[in-house]
Amino acid sequence: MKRSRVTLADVAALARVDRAVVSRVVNKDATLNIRPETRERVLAAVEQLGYRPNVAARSLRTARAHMFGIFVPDFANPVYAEIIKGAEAEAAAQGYVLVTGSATGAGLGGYMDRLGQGRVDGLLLAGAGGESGLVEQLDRAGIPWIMLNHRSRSVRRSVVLDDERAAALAVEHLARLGHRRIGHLAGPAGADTATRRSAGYSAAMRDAGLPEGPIVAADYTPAGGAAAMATMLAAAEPPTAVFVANVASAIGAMEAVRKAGLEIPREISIVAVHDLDLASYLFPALTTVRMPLAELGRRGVTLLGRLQPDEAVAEVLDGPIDLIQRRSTAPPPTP
Amino acid sequence: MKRSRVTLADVAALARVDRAVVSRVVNKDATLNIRPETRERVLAAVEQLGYRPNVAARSLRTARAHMFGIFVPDFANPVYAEIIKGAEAEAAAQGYVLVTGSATGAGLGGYMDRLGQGRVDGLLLAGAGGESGLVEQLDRAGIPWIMLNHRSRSVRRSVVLDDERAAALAVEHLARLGHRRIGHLAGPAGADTATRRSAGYSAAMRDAGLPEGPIVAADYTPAGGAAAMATMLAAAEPPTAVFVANVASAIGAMEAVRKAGLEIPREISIVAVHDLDLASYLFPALTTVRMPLAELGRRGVTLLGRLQPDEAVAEVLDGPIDLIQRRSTAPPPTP
DNA sequence: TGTGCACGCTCAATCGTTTGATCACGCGAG
DNA sequence: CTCGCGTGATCAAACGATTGAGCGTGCACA
Repeated sequence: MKRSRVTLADVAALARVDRAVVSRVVNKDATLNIRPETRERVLAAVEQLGYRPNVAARSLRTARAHMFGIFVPDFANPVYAEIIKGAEAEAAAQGYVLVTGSATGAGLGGYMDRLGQGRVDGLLLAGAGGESGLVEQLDRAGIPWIMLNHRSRSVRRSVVLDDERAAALAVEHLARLGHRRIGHLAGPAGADTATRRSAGYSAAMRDAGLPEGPIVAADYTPAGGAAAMATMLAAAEPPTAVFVANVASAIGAMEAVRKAGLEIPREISIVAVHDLDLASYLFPALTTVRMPLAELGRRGVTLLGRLQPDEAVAEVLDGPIDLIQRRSTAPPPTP
Repeated sequence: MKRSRVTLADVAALARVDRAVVSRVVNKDATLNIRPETRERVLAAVEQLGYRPNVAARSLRTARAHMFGIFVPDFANPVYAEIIKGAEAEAAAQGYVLVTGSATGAGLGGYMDRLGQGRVDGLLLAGAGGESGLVEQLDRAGIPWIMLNHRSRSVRRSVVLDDERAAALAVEHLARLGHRRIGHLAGPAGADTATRRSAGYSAAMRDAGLPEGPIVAADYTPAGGAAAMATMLAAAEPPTAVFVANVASAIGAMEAVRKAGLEIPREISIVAVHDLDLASYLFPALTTVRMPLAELGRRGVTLLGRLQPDEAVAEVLDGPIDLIQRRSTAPPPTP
């Protein structure tokens, strides 16, 4: 219920020492030579007054905010929620706090404006599309930033998931079940993740000695997935299994399969990238590839804390990727 | 790629005015009398140097951080994601930025510690359970705070949704379909929302002239919902329709119904509170009551900005509540 | 020819911490 | 007896913006 704020000076007065001493005690300055009893007096005063350092004053002096920013397209997308969770955990471990912003708020531009100067020590961009001028805008702000799960020539710092391995896991699973006509519902043309998942699909098919099945591009949305799957099923010889680049597309794809009068997994198997809670609530429960999304957020924060001002990085995250088998995949129908 | 930071003094020097003028121009101080040409000079200098105010210095001087904190149990829960979206939109409109924290990070205690003093101008607590000592801890920090969707005698500031009306909408929908035995999968005993939804259920049943059906408490989780629904179905005369207090419980409840060999909605109807995207992906698509979650977040931020230091508030949000009819409700079976 | 006032600025104190420099004191060595 | 040094502190200058008070013009009015 303290209304009047307690400052270093108050503590110093009560402990009968200089503010400098209090500052060094509070910050556990190792170079400080102090008598144990004095330290005790200081700590007691801190305790008694309920002193909490003023972060604005500290930031002003040290030019560090002890905050990181993270910008996502949409909080309601569980993929980004996982990334944020990981980022928050690592930030907390470093004593940092997270300033979140989303495209549903006022966009990246508005977010950066409100951030002003010196508010955050670094910025994490998750799933930012290739907005033109974005890189310039970011660099002009003079804030170190890292892009998550997206890379391009203009992005000097990025961490991405191993989408190729994820795709391989999915394809291998289907091939092991006996499928030979394995289609691919790819992501949208512009998306970097889509490119990498498609590359992984192609490589895995080649490794399995299978001809690349039909490939149709789809938005990362249920509607996009439904349309693409309808197209795929209308072909002369539809696949017996489909690797879908994204779980959102897969939801729509399943709907399209149902509409076409086919049964999952008896007549067609489906496996998608990203294991979200909702995958297990779908009917039938969706087989997925689990990506280390939280780890991606964690790694981003770690790098933000570690990187030197002009150090570049392009990392493929070395985290666990697992196939989560549920009910949507099974051996192909025997003709 | 500006590395050296631009300060007010730099701008002032370039524009050949005092720092004070620059400050007042930048902040659009209405009391400032200035010649248009001088203002132009200042703005041009700001532009040319790419000046952005240092938020630490500003916060130190004004004792306002232009940040609000928001603490949620879990980012991955779409209910909180919606609340955050609303809060962010309103915060952005006020020129504020949001510092998020979750229980999955380092808990409320850790979050508050990292917040220090003066980092945020106010704190929004969403869905915080009744942790003992929490209110004292919050008050001791001297930060204005508002609890969302939960109230108790020790909480002086809260905004809650109109859960009673939501329950009434659901019950009326079922009654209008012809159901007479309408059960209730209530929330956990401790939860404030559960209490209010149950009260709404009872009132609506009374209004409809129906006897209160079986009531079973369930955690707000799929597992909790499944167990509770199993119990309910095992009774002598199971209901033909169930009002479930939470969409997560409903997911489990639907599973339990399937396991019991009953068909939704032909043999039993289900309606739940909270309309999330995933509700439409369930099988069958779940009829829900849509609550203005984003509006709740928005309102919280608005109040944080408006309330006087010792002003209390206990508000029931007056936002739109709608029944979203999908496939999980239908008239009762004709015996 | 003063007086008063509005205009268009400038001055300088202040916010609370951090941190390099400095200082008093006592003690051991020469 | 004095010099030097380690110990355990203190001093004071930043950090960058805000803001109430002050100040010099020039013009209007008496």
